[in-house]
Amino acid sequence: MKIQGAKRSTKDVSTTRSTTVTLDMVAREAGVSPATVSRILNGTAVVSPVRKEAVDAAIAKLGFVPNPVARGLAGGRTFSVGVVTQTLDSPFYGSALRGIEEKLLPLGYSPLFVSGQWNAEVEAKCMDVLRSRRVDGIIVLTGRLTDKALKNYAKTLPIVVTGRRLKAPNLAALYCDNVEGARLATQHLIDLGHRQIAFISGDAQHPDAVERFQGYRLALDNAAIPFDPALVAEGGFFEASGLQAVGELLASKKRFTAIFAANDQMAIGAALGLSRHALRVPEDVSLVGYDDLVASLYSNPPLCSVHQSAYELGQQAAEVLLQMLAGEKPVFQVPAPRLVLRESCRRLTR
Amino acid sequence: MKIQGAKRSTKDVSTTRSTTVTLDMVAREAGVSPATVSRILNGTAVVSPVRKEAVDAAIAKLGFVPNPVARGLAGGRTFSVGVVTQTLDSPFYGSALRGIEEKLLPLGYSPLFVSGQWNAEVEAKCMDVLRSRRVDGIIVLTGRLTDKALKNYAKTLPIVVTGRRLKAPNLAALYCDNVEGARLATQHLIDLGHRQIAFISGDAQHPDAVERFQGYRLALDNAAIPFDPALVAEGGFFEASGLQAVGELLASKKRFTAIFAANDQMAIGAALGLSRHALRVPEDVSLVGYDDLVASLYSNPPLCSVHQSAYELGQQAAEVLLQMLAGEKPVFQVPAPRLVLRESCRRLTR
DNA sequence: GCCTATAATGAAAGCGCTTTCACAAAACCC
DNA sequence: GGGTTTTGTGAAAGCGCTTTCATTATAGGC
Repeated sequence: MKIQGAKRSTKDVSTTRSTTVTLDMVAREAGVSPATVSRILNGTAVVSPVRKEAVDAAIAKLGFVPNPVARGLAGGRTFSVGVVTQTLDSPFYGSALRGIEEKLLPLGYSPLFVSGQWNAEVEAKCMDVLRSRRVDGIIVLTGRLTDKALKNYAKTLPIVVTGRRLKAPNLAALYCDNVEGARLATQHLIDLGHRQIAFISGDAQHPDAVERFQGYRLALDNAAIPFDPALVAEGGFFEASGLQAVGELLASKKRFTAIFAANDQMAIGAALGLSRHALRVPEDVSLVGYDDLVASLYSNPPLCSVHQSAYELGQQAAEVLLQMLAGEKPVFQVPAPRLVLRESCRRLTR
Repeated sequence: MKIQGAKRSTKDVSTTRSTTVTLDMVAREAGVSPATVSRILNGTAVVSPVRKEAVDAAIAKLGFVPNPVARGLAGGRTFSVGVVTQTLDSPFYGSALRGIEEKLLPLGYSPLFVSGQWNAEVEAKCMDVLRSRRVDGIIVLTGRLTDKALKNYAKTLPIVVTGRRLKAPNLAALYCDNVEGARLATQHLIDLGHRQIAFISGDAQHPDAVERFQGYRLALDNAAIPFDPALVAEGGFFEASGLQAVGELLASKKRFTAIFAANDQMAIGAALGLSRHALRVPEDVSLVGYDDLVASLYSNPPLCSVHQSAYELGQQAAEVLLQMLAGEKPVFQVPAPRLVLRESCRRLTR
């Protein structure tokens, strides 16, 4: 029932040849055993230069491309790695995916993306799909799984996880210092003379949200500014929640001169909310976000934000996993967050 | 060298059992031949209810999950479908990917995303990767490949392509009416009294860009407004190019009261450009975009745009492919574009 | 009731590759 | 120079599943 190698006649100049050429054919062409070809392909044993040359020639001549499916079945390695993200259209994680893909592809690995929908259960299902697909390793972008669950997965597969501080065999955690990033942002507002700084938090379930809140409080403490719970509005990491949070903040009649939002999406929603109330950024309210999305650079006014390159993080995660797959002990160093100054903040001159 | 079934002792309550249970084990447990189990799994033949029950019970008891890799090798079907996008972090295509994933997963299919980087050559390589991975079908999101190349691929694999008008065996094209969408947008501006309407085009290589330009001209023609090439600035579908285009437009000293940008990203860039020149939207210049991204809803002011749901498009593409894989003749109907009115346009009162 | 068509099942041969295992040839030792 | 390693190679057994093909049990025909 295969449709595979149909066309072959009329000089097939297209990018691909149609008759599937197998390793056996290469072996026959080169006058060696299939085992030898395999060994050359995988570099699993020393092969005499003579045969190696013959095989290489045969591969080139026949245009042989090893079948990853067969390799997967026979060798247990599928040359694919699973990537668990939250949703494919997240502006933040999207760049991470791009970074991952970019590092994986050149080495013959294919990423298999699945999204957990911000839901631990769905995420667990994702992990199962990935394992049933026999991926060689998994990259988890933060996620909602418990540390324990992750450690458990790491028993059977190398795992790289971002946004966590975690130590376990066969597992690498790329921790981003959210506390420090948030402290930086808040400190900046304080430096500009702000005292009443509102905070729009992220989903409290999310570790990032918790840490960014900590950073906010840390900066306040350092400056001996008393923490005021009335200045905190809970958001959910999306634009809509930023908009709503501003509404609540404003409704509370509590005065504030600046807002720090736990991510850019909420900051952008907040900006809209402010303008809906005829408040201008930064004249009336200064605004800082987190993540430094492309969109923030083009928001009106361009948004001041904590930069933390998802793209680079993705690249690094992929590289670390690759190292682990190669049996090396991974070495890595997540770049520290840094504040990007743009036009959404102003110095308070009383 | 497999690490597979390691842990098994200490009551493994985690989500997954570790010893790989195979079809053969199920067969033995149910007292039937592997062939029968396979037949039940695939519904490829009638099996007596007695045995079916026994097998189902065995599957449940053992928690058997078929190995897609083995199925791929033996049956030629991998239950995976390739998806060619341009970049994983595109706000527009991102939603399409989400739609695709959502439709595929419940049916046991896994999407394999690869990005063509707006480059025909890279895209061709993507197609090769997908074919070497033995995907069962491919969804191409517009892309840069020639129609001919696509038809050629369709000879060996079912293909669904979006954004094209194309007819070929084993290939379904989900055409979105860009001309009409662009006409709608331009017409709206005309209806509001605008005569000098600038156009920021997309990358001329991209069919969408060409068609949206056609729609712009069509609306002008219909209203008997002479087309003025000086009002057209070439962009590249990204924010930066919108910003730059506005700069050029303004530098040309040509008067205009409205801008229609061929996509939202450029419109957002344009908005920033306008504000840089102390021009307000919509008071000084009305602005319309295309795609209706989430970001547009939250831009300042919220952007008027042509809605064309990438998410639904993705869903539909996946469904069509699924139908094709099931051997059915796909029926589909791409929803027409429609204008979404927001706050970036104003009526011209002279 | 005997013979042929039909339905349900199992045995076994792969799918394209990897990987033991065994073996011959070349290298080393004292 | 006989014996022991080392090295390069091939034969063959799978990996976990699907799918002919042959086979047996069942229904249908007169």
